[in-house]
Amino acid sequence: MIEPLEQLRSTLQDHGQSLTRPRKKVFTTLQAKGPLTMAELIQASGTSLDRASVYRTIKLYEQLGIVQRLQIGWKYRVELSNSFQHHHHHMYCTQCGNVIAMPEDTVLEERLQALAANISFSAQDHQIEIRGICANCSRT
Amino acid sequence: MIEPLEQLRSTLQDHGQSLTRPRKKVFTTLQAKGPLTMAELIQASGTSLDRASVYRTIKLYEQLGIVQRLQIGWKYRVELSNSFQHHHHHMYCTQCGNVIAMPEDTVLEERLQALAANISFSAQDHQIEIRGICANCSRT
DNA sequence: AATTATTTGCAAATATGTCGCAATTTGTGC
DNA sequence: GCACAAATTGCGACATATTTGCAAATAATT
Ligand SMILES: [Mn+2]
Ligand SMILES: [Mn+2]
Ligand SMILES: [Zn+2]
Ligand SMILES: [Zn+2]
Repeated sequence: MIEPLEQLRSTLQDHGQSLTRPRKKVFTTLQAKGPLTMAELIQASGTSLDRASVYRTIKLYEQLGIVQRLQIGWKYRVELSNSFQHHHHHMYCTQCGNVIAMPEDTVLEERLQALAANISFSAQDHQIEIRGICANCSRT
Repeated sequence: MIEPLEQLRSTLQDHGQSLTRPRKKVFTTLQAKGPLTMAELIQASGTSLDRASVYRTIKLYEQLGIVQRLQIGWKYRVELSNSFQHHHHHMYCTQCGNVIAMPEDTVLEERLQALAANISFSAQDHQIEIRGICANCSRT
């Protein structure tokens, strides 16, 4: 396996983009803290980074498939995409706000493929969110 | 089957809310035009409705389970909930922006239930979005 | 180290969402 | 249909989130 930062660099390079200090920072922050809202990401990036740069970086990253947006609860969040972590989906506890990653499930994945294929839709990507109450919270 | 507008009225009534002109308008717009972003919904509601009223209506509708939010592409959209149309999910064409509703699939739905049950997560609701290129667009 | 193209930070512009309050509309009972 | 009380709207003012232009700083290349 390649160093994540090297993979980032080469992905950027392949698209004529350079790996800058702000871009590195956003990447490592996402790496360390999982799915974050923009506000959290901006906050976590520290005072050294400007809001605008974070937005610009995320926009670029999304275009290059480095990150993906998820709808979790009310706001969207950003996390590293499948090139940087295992494909997975989320359960969101509407009580405590916890986000639980669920492991990849072959049955589920194949079924989605099939449904798309049925209508000649060329599926590239998908997202699943299950909302409810986590085990912890339901134990009253 | 009940008239949708009657169902709307009684849902509102059950919660001590009245069916007003703006609320009727938002409902029929959603009925006619499917999943819309807030901007589209406000626009489609015409000059007669104020932005704030549309937001207030959607907030209320969401609390009463009349509409639901979906993450589709970049922004969220609003559509009538399962009480007013069959449970379904969406494929989003990243080329033309088309949103295709896919019919309910029992295998898929049951698998999601099972995955949640496995970790004692009490699932209430879920969302699936498949992104890719629609048949129309891929025909070049 | 110098050169040049890219990218950043800042400040200002838009876009999106919320709130208080007076004026209007709704549901209800005559 | 009309009068009344309660609920709701539209408006303007805020608050927050996201985008943009541009001069200054940084990165890749030689
Ligand atoms: Mn995740
Ligand atoms: Mn739909
Ligand atoms: Zn919980
Ligand atoms: Zn298409």
